[in-house]
Amino acid sequence: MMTSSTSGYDVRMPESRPYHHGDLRSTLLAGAERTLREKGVGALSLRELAREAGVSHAAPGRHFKDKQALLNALALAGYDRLGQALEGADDPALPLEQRLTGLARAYLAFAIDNAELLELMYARKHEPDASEQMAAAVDRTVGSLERVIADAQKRGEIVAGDPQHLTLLTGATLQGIASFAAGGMLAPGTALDGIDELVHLLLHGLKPR
Amino acid sequence: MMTSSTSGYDVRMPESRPYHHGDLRSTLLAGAERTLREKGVGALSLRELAREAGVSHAAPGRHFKDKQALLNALALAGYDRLGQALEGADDPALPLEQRLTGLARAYLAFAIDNAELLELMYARKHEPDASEQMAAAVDRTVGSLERVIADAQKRGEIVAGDPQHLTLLTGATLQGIASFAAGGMLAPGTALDGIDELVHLLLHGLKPR
DNA sequence: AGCCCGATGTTGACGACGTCATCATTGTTG
DNA sequence: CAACAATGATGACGTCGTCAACATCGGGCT
Repeated sequence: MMTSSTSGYDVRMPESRPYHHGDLRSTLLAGAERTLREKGVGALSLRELAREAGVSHAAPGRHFKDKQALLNALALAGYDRLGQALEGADDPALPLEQRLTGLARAYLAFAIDNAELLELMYARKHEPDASEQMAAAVDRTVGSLERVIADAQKRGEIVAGDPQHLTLLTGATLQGIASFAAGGMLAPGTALDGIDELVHLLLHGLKPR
Repeated sequence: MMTSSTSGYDVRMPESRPYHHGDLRSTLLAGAERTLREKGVGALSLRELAREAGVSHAAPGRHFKDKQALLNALALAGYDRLGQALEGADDPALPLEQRLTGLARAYLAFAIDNAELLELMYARKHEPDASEQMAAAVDRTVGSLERVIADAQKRGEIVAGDPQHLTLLTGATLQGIASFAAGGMLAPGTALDGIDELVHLLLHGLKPR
């Protein structure tokens, strides 16, 4: 461990680190996401994040007015990633059932390895300020599903009725499964394996035809 | 400090309250549930509960080794209440669709005015110790639903297949709707109003017959 | 250029919290 | 009645989020 500028043999001078971190905000978000995934939201501490980033305990306050503000930013980023995953998984060329299955699989996969993050996204904590962005993000996410439903309805592949109701039903089902899987009362593998059958049931109903 | 043993005329001595509270454990749980409902889980503090109960800040430690232990107890009590509500709402004499609707309505109602509590119940925090009781409670809860499904299947009113899969589907759907309603992205009234249609869709499927 | 200011980081403080060790007060049981 | 276990009280410790005051940077203005 060296010192100062070039080579330094002094043991205790950490790094002659520049006074300004350079990209603290992203570093904090990245660290937060790691901690979130590894130890859960309860173990998230601004001071600890600051430590990991090699910065003073109050520095995070420059980028996030609040702990909650950081959580909001985290959730927002989560929506972005989820949105990308969903859009990437949707192939409009496929027949309805396969299309839905693909979407479902993508959502479930995201939910399983971002369980804590997803919980944050759905937390009803967002004050009126951040709420707008959140609402927009949610809309964007739900949009993927709504598009599939609407398309199918136009082609007569799906029962008539308010498309929002139908979207709600399928969205809720997905969310429920994800919640179970994330909560551990359903093995992640099992959840993913059961997807095909689940979508099939959803489409054809529980009653025999 | 002084004040008397028996009557105490000193103005500032609150009450000469008995050294032992008498039923601190229940008092704490009750207070915790109130706080949970009114201000959310984040605002729950052992010290504050102790204050409300008129007891020293460390007294709760005698009844709950941990903050988590109190939360577990809270969740457990929640499962009891939910179980009662569900069993009370299930009328085996009704035809399938109505029976399911009744159950769904009861679950949704519980979820809506016990949103924070429900979140606690589903939290994946329960260490292996309390886990047993939790698992049992969950089983008891899911049981109500599973019974309906199994019954209907026996009568041929429902498609064949692993009853657990079917239970999972309907349970997940309910949980999803509840999650949406509790999260505020679905007006509580709307959620309850839409129940009938939702159950109908679930039974008959999204595809036209 | 040189100054100045806003953005960013540091330091120190404050109050609240959870938990623990130690001591005090009970009611109960042998 | 004496010892004991259960329950409460007190005080201490370390951690946390937040704030105010100060320090240091870089980029824009004249």
